[in-house]
Amino acid sequence: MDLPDYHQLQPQPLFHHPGNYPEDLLLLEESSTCQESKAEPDSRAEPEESCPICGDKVSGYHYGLLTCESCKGFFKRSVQNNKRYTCAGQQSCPMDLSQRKRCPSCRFQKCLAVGMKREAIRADRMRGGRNKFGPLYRRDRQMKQRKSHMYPSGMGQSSAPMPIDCEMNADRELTPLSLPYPGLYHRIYPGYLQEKGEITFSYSPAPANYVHPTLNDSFTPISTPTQSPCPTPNSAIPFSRAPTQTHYTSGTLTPNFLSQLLEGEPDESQLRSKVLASLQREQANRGKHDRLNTFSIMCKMADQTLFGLVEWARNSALFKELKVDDQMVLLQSCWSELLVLDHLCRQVTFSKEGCIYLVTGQQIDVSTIISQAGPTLSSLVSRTQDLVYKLKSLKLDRQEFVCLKHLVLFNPDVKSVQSRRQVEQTQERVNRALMEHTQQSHPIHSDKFGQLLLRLPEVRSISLQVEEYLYQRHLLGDLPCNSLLTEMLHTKHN
DNA sequence: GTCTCAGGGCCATGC
DNA sequence: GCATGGCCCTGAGAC
Repeated sequence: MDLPDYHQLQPQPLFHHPGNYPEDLLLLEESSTCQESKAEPDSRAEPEESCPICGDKVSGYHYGLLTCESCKGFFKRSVQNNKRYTCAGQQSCPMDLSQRKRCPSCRFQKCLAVGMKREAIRADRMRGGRNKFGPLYRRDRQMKQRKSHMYPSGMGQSSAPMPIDCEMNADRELTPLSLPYPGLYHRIYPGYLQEKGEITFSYSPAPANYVHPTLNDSFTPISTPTQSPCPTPNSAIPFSRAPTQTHYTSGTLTPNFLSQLLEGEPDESQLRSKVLASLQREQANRGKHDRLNTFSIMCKMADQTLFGLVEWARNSALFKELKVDDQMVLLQSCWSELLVLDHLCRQVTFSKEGCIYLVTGQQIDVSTIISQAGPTLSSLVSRTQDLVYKLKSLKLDRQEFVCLKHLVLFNPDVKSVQSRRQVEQTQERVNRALMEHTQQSHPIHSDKFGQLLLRLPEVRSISLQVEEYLYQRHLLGDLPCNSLLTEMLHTKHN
């Protein structure tokens, strides 16, 4: 099914009814894996997996996910004995087979972060039987079987992926993996190659009327006006009616610092107009039988959003203090996390219950996507929606969101960062600002800071799954060529 | 009725 | 004395 004409991309809930759901997006994923059902692998033959907490060999599903016997026991003891651990370090201790015993605090936090469930520990200590996660385990197992079939001879997803179902896609032209891949430099950093390391960017301050969806004081979802199929974020949430209610103690610099961080936030309505205009141009330039399919349209949306995020980073006063080389490697490292965070923010701010809010202002029923999507997309949607739910319940505000974005951007652990200390200091500064802000603005919710940070590993994990999924689709020739998205994918995979 | 497999208990080991 | 982690037992649910 071809996607609707460009004029249908006007902000309106055209995907709201299951019958109008962009089927291409879902069917294409199924088509990519259609051969799997023809030759279902042995249901017991699971690839040897490593524990997501420490990397040891997994022994089965324990408390919600595949873990090793050791982490299973550790988690059980911790919950049953109501352990309270304290980290002697920065709450980011390395966790592997040899070091897992060193910091039980970080180990337990990682157990929770990767998805082990306290509620799976039986309060009555009754032995035997199955728990309520049975269906979840089955679905997860099915997904893993499909995955293992996609990556034969033990090839994990982190390895160079193989084009699946090559015969079916024999007529598709795969984009060559040429190296080097200079497009990014030209596109984002014009003149970079000529002035490598020497240039500084002119700062374009945000327009005075500039508003972002996150710039309402609280991320509590707004109610969509029923008379308008498309909520207009900016008009719905006037910036002026969002005074900060945070009362900071004297002496703290956090408010000024946070204001500085908020300065560069993009304008959602401008982004929406830009994306719609771009899609309309694209469709207008195509013939009647050459319209973009749904998946391509989604990619174009993501591509435009990514452009916006790169611009946002470049306009950040803190980011501009870094060398261009460092800016490049940081962006190349975290672009997908920024995309996921941006998506989450949009959902927390605008999405209706059970819907996904697109950058174009359209809404899609989550249940429709889940029911028709293949395993990967379905898993991605479920995980993201879980996170949206958690962030909504945490009542994330705009200051916290912008801090999370900066924490993701300023990652001192990225390889080949030259000014590591500078990146580290900025991250620490943002971290401190976030902690002070949550303590001051939500004194009752004393653990909000920790709860927010605990969401970041899941953001990271989802973003990696997104990258892997997109790369697979790219190898199949499904992604539009000449996009920033594909360039970023190439850069990372090379 | 049998099998599966995930949660709980036990205990040797190491610190 | 305590935490760890490997092994075994148990029993609800699947078949």
